[in-house]
Amino acid sequence: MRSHRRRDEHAPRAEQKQATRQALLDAALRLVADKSFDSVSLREVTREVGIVPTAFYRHFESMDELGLVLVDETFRTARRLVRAAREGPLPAEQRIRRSAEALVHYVQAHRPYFQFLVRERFGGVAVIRSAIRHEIRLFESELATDLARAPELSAINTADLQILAGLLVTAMTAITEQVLELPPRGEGLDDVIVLAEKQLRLILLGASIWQSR
Amino acid sequence: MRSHRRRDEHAPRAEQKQATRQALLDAALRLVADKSFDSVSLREVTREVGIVPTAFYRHFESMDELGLVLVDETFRTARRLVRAAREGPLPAEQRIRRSAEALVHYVQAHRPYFQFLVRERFGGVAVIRSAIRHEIRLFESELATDLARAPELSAINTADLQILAGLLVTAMTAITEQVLELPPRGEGLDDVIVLAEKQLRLILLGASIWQSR
DNA sequence: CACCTCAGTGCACGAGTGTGCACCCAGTTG
DNA sequence: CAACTGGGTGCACACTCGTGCACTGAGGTG
Repeated sequence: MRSHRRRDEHAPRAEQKQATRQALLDAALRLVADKSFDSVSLREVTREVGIVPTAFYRHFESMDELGLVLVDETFRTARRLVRAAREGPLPAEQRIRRSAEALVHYVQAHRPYFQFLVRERFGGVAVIRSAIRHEIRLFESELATDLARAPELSAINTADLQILAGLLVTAMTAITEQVLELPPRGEGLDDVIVLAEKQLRLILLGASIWQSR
Repeated sequence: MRSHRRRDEHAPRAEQKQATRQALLDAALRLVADKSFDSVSLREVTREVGIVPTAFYRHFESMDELGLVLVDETFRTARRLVRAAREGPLPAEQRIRRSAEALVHYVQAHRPYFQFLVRERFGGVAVIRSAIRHEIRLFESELATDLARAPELSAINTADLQILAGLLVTAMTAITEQVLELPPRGEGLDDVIVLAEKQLRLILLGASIWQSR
């Protein structure tokens, strides 16, 4: 029974602390794969990492705080997807297809994060719920200003663009949920992509002939 | 400290049992209002009802079983809404508006049930999740066959109708979630109705000019 | 009226929980 | 090299939890 067990002996102190902290976050993410966050105990998390329960407090004040950091990490991850999608050139016709593909593959590649997001979005911990809601609202607004630049949508006023953005995000969320329902090594991925493309196309088709007021 | 305490003394036995059973369901529904189902304990539920923990087993084999009954009750409730919406005459133009109103008001009037549904749809208990998923899929199919009867949508093949139904249900779910985000005595209800109407209208607008294949 | 049924009781158990406290010792710092 | 810092330890506490068991007493039944 050694004390001060660590993954990497002889590592600088700050670095080692960061490693343990990240290990706690990873462990929590792993545990919420098959139960909800508020039924994961502090002790479970530390057990998974291999440290004693009280050592948890050297890194987080409570499980809630850890949860909020998890939300943050998740959206940092998600933002990378969006930025990539935004920067790509816009061949108009191919664009919807590419977006659907990107979304589905990205979610599949980062399952645990999106799993957490989808589950805790309406989960039992209020602070986490509202943190996620806030980030999603932010995302919708960004999308709305993006859409404002599209000439095909010039007949839509700002308020309606916000609604359109909301609907698109809703659809993307639903697609995300469908990816997560697939078995982890997903064969049905291509079907979901086709479905995603059609849903997005349908919405944008409606938007293209929508007249505000 | 009396034993055999009961809400209604001198009641027929079977009736009394049913009352306790319902009280357990109601208590559970009340408790999931601010935590997730799998972190509600059997003891909490019985404490809320005012019976001893072990008496729980006279009514349900486990919390999971109670959860499944709750899913059932919830969808029995939801089905009443759908049936009402379906039976109403179809003045085409007013129809979307009326549906949006009906949905929003109905959700508001049965908050606890829909709260439970939304939260546990992706919650930590697998059997409940899949029970809910199953019911929703059923609902989508019913909606799809309904849509098949609409002349405006005759250019859409069966597979695409299923997708359209899925998208509509997704939108309705999102609207449900928004109603639940409102304060219980909701003032913002009317705004959500307007939003719901626009979203549904947008989708159906796209559908009306969609050409399968 | 005697007997049976069974919803609800009361107790006890082992297991799991969050957190306070004193301690230890490797890594850093003057 | 001596002193300090702070991540991790080990123990202890007071809970809560699910469930097994023997029980009680009111409601139903022959």
